[in-house]
Amino acid sequence: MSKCEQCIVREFSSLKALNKEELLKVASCKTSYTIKKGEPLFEEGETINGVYCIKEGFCKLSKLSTNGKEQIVKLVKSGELLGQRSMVSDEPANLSAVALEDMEVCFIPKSEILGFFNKNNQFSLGLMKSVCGDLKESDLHVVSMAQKTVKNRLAETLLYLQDTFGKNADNTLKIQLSREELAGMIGTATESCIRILSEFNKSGLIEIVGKKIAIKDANKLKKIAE
Amino acid sequence: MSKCEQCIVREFSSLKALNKEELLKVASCKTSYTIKKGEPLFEEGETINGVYCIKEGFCKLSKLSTNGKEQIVKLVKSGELLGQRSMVSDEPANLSAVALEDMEVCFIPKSEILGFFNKNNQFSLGLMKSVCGDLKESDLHVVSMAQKTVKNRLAETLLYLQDTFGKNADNTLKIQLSREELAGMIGTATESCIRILSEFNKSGLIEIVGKKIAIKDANKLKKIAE
DNA sequence: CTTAAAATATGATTTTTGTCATAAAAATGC
DNA sequence: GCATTTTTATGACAAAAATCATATTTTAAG
Repeated sequence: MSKCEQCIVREFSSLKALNKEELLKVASCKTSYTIKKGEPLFEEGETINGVYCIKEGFCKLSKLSTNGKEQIVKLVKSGELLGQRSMVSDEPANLSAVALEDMEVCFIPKSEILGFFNKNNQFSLGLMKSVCGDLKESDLHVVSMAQKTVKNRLAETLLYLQDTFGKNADNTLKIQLSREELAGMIGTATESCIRILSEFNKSGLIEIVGKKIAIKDANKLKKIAE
Repeated sequence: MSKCEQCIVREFSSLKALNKEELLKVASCKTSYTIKKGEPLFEEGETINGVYCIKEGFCKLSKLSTNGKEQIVKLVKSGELLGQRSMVSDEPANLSAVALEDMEVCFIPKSEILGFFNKNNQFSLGLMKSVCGDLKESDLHVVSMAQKTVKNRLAETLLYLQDTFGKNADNTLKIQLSREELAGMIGTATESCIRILSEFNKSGLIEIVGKKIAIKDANKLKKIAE
């Protein structure tokens, strides 16, 4: 049983509002997991009964559409919490969470979180702010999907990936998605995604190094993203 | 100054968790407005500093996209609260709210709501659940926008309008949107929306009576919506 | 009531995007 | 290391949707 006090999740999530005593309670009831790349934390429709703290790694939150394609709704990285919405709504998960690289996570049972929610106002406000932030993002996402072209959205997504997950020493994006996953983020066919990537590559906006992508001209990409 | 105890908003929103004493406090600090059809309650970017209770009427929540088109993100009807997200996030409004018919609303200042949030657990949990419900809806909306065709989405939206706002005695939809607004909901060009409506009309799925629309074959529409 | 403006409707055309086919490259298993 | 599978890539074509033009209907204004 490791301590929660120094954990990255405590630093970035609503758990930052917990005091030492509360953190000790969390530490004593949490369970830690290692999730291998490609494995699910949970699947759409599953009852979760708690939240996951992402200590290490990223994962995708996605939903299988009626047409059989996987739509990636959000990416989540270390420091964040997962499953807050399902827990509060008292509903099965709306989305599946699958690791994009090996992950270390902790699970905190619902009863514990709801206890903090009722007793610690700073915590409940923080949790609320987090969900509100997600809602704003999601509403913007709707507008982007509805009003922008695939090219706009791909440019936007590449910039988002660099801003959010950073780049390696060779300038390539740190987060590595397959073309299919990238297409699943922007909501298009894999072939269309690949085609526009080649186009961006040819016109010098990005550089494709094997499966890795490096952004060469962020300003022009920004203009394309509008 | 009217009482809040019998108000429809109290019945359907998170305000239901307030006790008589708290309701009296609300009644004493609220301000009531009448908003004419077409007028804004607030605009994107405006600071709101409280929540609006919709006593009567509906409004649209929309955002101007970078391409100049208006995307309608959500419709809100009587009994609901508005502006919760901005208030909690302490940010200007992300969306504009414009009345689709004459409305009666009350405004409750932020300080009051946050007071209840801190003192009444049932209220804070209710508010939280409401935002979580919005988030789930918004995530589903993203998937729909990304993966469904315009025809799918129009069918889906017509059914949603009937389910949510009901129908008149002549079976036409109670809520009346212009073709442009309907197009703004499904995220398409007005002409495309009109064209598919005609198509649905010709194949007997709906009936167009002037600007009013009546759903004739909900089952087939459901299949088209997938 | 008449005219102007706005909303609805439809056709023609172009652009965007998806689908199917196939090839090349990379990853995986033995 | 070689065969097989998966992923990436590209071309050809089809389908979906946007745009532009224009007509008709409805609404609003005087």
